[in-house]
Amino acid sequence: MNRGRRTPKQDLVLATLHGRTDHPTAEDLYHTLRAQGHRISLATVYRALHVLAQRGELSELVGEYPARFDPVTAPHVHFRCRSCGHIFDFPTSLPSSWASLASAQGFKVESHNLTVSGLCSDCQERKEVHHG
Amino acid sequence: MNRGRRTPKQDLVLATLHGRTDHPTAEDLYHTLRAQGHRISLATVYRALHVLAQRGELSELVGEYPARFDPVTAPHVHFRCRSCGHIFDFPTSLPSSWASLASAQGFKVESHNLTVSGLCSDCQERKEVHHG
DNA sequence: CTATTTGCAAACACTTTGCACAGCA
DNA sequence: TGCTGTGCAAAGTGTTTGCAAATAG
Repeated sequence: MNRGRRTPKQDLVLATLHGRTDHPTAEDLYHTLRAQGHRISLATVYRALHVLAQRGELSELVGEYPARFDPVTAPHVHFRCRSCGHIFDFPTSLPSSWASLASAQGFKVESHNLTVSGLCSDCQERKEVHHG
Repeated sequence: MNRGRRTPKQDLVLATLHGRTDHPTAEDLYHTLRAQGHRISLATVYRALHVLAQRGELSELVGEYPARFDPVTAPHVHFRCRSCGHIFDFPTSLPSSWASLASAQGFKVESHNLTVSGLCSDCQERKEVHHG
């Protein structure tokens, strides 16, 4: 699989993701790049995202469809607001009690994904207006 | 939306799911039903699953693609084995500390999804044979 | 009877892939 | 020059939908 070469398009995709906290989809990134005047195809964005994720230079939010991407590779928790749809980072880790609980039942824990959902503070104030 | 009528096909789908701990997909259930000689379409299985989930008579595992369904509606944690692909139930709930941590940051927590992954005990013994 | 559900096939959204060409070492 | 990356369009996967026929109350 493609692991060796660092290509200009991969750099472009990674640079576009960096600094974003909105967990964009492949299409979001594609539109951003096109809007900036870059000539790139959606397929290349997808391919770049996979290679970069495999190299650990970005992370893919598991369990999101469409897939969403995050420049933050350190494990953290996500909070999805059911009203506005935003996904917020939540800089905490899974309590170690989970790992020991799991191993007590014979499971070897390697990773975890925790997504909490509810209402973000803005939407609580807005009295749960639905997003379009 | 369809909420009122309890149809024979809905009963059939629900009955087929009950007692299963393997978190089947819509297609799994469809094949099971067809193998049992029932005349039902995949579309009807999907529609039944949605109606039943909405009524709280089953739960849909969030963040699984393809979607997986669970007769257990009480909140619990899932463990996905990366080797054999099985999803195990893990009868615990999220520590309440999460809820308070979230509210401290202005989030109102309504639900959560925690999927832990790694190796189940069988696959640890099998020295990580890959599944097909 | 009348509203609802069902099956079918087509549409759908997102993602991956085959292939010819372009581009980098 | 030789291999890899890229764009395009087509194929693929899982899910939803439009519509006519079947069925329940």
